Amino acid sequence: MSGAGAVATAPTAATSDGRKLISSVERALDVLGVLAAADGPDLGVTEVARALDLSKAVVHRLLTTLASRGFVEVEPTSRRYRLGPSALTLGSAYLDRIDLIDLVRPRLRDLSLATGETATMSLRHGWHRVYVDQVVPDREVRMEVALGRPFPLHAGSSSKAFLAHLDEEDRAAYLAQSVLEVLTPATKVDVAVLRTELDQIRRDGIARSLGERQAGAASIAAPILDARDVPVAVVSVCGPIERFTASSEQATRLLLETTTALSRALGHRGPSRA
Amino acid sequence: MSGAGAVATAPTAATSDGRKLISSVERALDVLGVLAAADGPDLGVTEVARALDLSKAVVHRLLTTLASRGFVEVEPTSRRYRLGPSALTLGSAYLDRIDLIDLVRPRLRDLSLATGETATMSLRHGWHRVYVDQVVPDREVRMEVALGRPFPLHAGSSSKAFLAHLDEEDRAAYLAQSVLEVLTPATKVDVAVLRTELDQIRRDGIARSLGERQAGAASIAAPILDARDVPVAVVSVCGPIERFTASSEQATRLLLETTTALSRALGHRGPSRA
DNA sequence: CTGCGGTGTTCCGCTCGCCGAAACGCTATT
DNA sequence: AATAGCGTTTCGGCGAGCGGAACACCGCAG
Repeated sequence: MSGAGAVATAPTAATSDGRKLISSVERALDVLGVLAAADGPDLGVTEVARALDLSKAVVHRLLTTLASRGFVEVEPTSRRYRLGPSALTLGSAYLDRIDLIDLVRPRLRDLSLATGETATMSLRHGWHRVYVDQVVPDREVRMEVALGRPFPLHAGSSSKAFLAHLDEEDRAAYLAQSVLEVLTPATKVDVAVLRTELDQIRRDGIARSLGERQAGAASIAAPILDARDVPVAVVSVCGPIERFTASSEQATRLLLETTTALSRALGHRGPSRA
Repeated sequence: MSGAGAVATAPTAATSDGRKLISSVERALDVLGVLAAADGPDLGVTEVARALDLSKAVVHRLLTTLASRGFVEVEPTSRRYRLGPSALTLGSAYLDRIDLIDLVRPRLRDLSLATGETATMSLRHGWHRVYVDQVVPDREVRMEVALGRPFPLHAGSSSKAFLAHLDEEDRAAYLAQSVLEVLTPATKVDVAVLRTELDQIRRDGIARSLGERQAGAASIAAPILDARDVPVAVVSVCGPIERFTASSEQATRLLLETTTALSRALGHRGPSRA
């Protein structure tokens, strides 16, 4: 498990509950998000306060409280704050509860072995996607993705596989975002272009990317669908872009066989809603 | 990364700040701790409320707030709550900031390869210890520890290695605890017995355990010390108890070579405070 | 040494966000 | 039907927490 990243702020269409949230807790969680997304290993009170537009007094109290439960640690000399061990406890407990991983990992192993490339599984969280598991091949030059880090839904094969299989309503809402982030020179942000590709992906059942999310990396991805055609997870095979075009055909077939079998295991029946 | 566990409640000697904490935030973090420590994958509002002795209304608001930031997820049909992807984000971000892992992992690989057993690294957090990395051998019967889960400091070789190398003051404070948890039939809880063993460990530089923390498992452990003799981390070799006694001598030598080299890399000079 | 701009921390009074009891709607179970 | 749970929502009163300001403490430059 590796890879930093911001805690997803969950701008899901259905997540604007108005006001029944506890603002102190919101702020505390935002502080954790800032610490997780920071470039450096630690931050000072003022830096956090500026990032969230809060007073130093508030941030200080929040950090003290977070420290009391081990979610952050203070360096006593520099008085700077970093994430604490409870962060790890939470992350590992989360992974423990994803039984999907137990179900899918053997298949990832097979895929990685057969293709000689990295096999991954991703979950969606609101308008973001995170890798939750991967199996890397036993060779020198290989790809290794960042588990737990949120990525947008429009760049890279795994992301597009999710986006393509969402309800049309959700997909439209996502694509209506003011700006679609550009991650690499190959990232596609033209909504019309994206739409036709997503239609294609839904027809083929497979999504492809050449360096859209990560320069120099290529990948193919296919979704695991449940009984209601909802994409529960996405499995991908990815590797260095130079050697990736060759193995495409065999890898595509294997990947599709894998994901359809897994979809069936989750109650999915047939290509369209039965 | 695997292993559930309670978020450490940090009963460190220096952590009784009286009252400048934000109670809502404390409660929210405790809710996360309960979810992380739960046996099942999810919990209902009432279960959490009972576990923390809070009103259902409070717990519901807390969970809603936690959900808004992706730290918990709601199953819409069952209305039960589980940890969310932000937990993973936090955990991976935490690991990213522990550069010790990058430093130590190659050595863990060497140790595991040479001994044919599992090699681990642990960090201390208050009165608890957590595994943060491990390398497992490529054989059928092997040991795999739970990363991120807090364990007490008096049972198991890694824990005792930490405890033995603490300041006498801290060690006395720990051993003065009202009850030392019994994890297995082999756990030692007699303070006098523990004290003499800890002295021995400090002399030898190595700690041993036969099933103290985990029945059927044996291990040896040695600390990585920084320039001020503070135990920064503990490295251990562990495996099934049946085959462990044999390889002890060679493994002990290797482990000590490894940890002294790593201690030197962190600025440690010589056996006693220079 | 003395000011200065920057930290992190603490103080304290006023305010409004939260707490808690109770009521509500719902699904199982009997 | 009736009961017993569940999760959710409401509402008023009150005390917890906000924030401006003051504080202590650096490292730096004049």
